[in-house]
Amino acid sequence: MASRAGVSVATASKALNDTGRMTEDTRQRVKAAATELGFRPNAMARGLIQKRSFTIGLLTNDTYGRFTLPVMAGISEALVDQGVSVFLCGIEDDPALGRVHLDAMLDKQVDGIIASGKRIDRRLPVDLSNLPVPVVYAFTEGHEGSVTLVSDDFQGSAEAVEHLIALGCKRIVHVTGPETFASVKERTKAYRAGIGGDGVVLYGAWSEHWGHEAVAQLWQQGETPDAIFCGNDQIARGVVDALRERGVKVPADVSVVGFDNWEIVAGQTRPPLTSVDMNLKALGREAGRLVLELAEGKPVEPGVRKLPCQLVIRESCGGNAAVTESRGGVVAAVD
Amino acid sequence: MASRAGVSVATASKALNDTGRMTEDTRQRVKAAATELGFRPNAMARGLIQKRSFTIGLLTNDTYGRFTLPVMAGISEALVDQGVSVFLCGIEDDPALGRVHLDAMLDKQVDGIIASGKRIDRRLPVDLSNLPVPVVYAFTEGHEGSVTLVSDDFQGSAEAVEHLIALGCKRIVHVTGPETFASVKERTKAYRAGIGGDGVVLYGAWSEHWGHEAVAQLWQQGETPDAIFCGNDQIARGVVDALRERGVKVPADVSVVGFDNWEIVAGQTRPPLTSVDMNLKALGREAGRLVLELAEGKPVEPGVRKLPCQLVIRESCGGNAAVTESRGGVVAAVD
DNA sequence: GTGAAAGCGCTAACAA
DNA sequence: TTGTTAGCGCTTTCAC
Repeated sequence: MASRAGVSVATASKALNDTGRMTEDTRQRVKAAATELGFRPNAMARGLIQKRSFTIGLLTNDTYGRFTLPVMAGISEALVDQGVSVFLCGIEDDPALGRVHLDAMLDKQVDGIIASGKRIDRRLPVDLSNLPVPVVYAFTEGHEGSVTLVSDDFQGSAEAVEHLIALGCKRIVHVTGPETFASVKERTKAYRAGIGGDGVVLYGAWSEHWGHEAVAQLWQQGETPDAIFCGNDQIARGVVDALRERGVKVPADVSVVGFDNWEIVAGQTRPPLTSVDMNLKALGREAGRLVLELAEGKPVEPGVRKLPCQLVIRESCGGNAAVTESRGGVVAAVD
Repeated sequence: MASRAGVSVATASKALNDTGRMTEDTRQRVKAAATELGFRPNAMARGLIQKRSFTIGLLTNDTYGRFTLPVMAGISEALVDQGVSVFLCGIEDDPALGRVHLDAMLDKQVDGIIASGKRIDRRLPVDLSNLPVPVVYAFTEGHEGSVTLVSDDFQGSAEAVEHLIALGCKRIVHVTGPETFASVKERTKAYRAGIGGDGVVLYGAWSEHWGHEAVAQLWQQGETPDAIFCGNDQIARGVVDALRERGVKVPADVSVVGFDNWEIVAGQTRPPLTSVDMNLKALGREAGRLVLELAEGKPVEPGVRKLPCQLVIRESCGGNAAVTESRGGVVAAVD
């Protein structure tokens, strides 16, 4: 391609990369020739010299993609302008598969790796410490001294509870997932801090079924609450459905808040669920940004960073409908 | 690393790649030295010569990932043993973004591209004809003369209807999505062929809400069916919920079949939904296999290939529970 | 301001 | 059987 503009390859390279010095005229001539010929530099050749592949790997065991996909979208969004592409590697919980994918990425000289998972207190089944490239953990537990990004479960839950209290709810209960999850502990802590007491906490599975069951238990004991803060949207959906079947009105009689803001669940519940969004896309963007900084040798403070959650208001809590709509709209636009 | 084994780099290369000829002893010595040093060849350098990057790109506008993720899992599964990694590029419906991602992948010398989407009768917002690398379309419309993989909507729907008929259902209606979708037309055709008549077909949105609404319409008109074949699982879930609220038993009074076998919906419905699985993972495997064959210069017959769907039996149609369980189990194990 | 030459880490053809 | 040489497509000194 160089000859087309009547210059050497060296000059062409400099012209296209806006480096070196030459007359502006030459530079433009080369660029013109390049576009005309549809010339695009070979990233492998370039990478071989620069020791940069403009490639990063996303390793995840969240095959179902509920958490990883938004994270991936954020990463991609943050990196695509820099010309960085992302390898997605689903490794289930298989150490051997993890090794294979990791090796494949390392061979390809990825500039960095982002590890992601489905819960923040479990590690991927593959050791990512002491790799020749930087690693950032997003929504999964990292190794000693690593850079880790998680959502702020406490803050998100606190907002949910505050919202219910502001709406005038007096007897708020918390129906959540298995007690072994760190996020469950954190959300429960925020719930208790919010209501200023022990409250009522029901632990169970992360399922609609458990939401139903929990409502049955509550109503059987006669301890009917006026608000139920749920550990995730599936539980919340089960709760809302169970309440409707009992003739209890949501939100008139009981307000319900979910967690995750999983559109397919929160949006399809009747009424649509007010829910805590973990802003995973933003978390992904941050992960992308950080891994790139590390790849470029910039210093990044290690440690766990908690990124804020955001309460997305729909119709399951009542309150001012106008505010409801506009806030929901804004939130949607933000992300 | 070569010197460690006391041989030239050329010999080392041949030893590790099992090419060239040398004493078995030398080969083993080199391999031993390689493992000992943890040596791994630089894929960029290798790719530069071989003009193969062992990398392929997956371009999709299915941000939500409902269709793309299983396809991606299949692709990855088919290619990881060959050392091929996959770039995932979500391009929404933005042509500019599509272009950016495409160029980035082309620069990186991907060996091929798989295009995927959320419906089979729409194209991605980016032109993939006349690329310097092979393209395979999976679950999205391809260009003239391309290799395209879709699921066999007709066959899948036919199986669903046959199943209902075998169960003794006489008045089967079809509640489905917007008439403009090719898959809706195809599924409707199979429904009509199956019942041997025009039947009752209700078109609407792909939502739970429409499922509810459709049941209201049917029961209002007094044309109560004994089976409802739904265009997707969300509609089916709406249908099942609406029936329960009317006191109509599923499957005792009415059998319901969904489509997509989207675990999160089909599995959580009460009772769990019998549904048509499009085998997207298998479709992804096939796409991966084909794009690799094309990349290696092997001939692949162009045209649209329809891959079979599979009926996954749960509890929404009644029938033999034992068979139900075992078939459901087998199906789950297969994929 | 521009170009010639070296070299990134590997593989392939050819000598030895 | 092994090693030497050339070169993949680019960037980067360093002469000119």
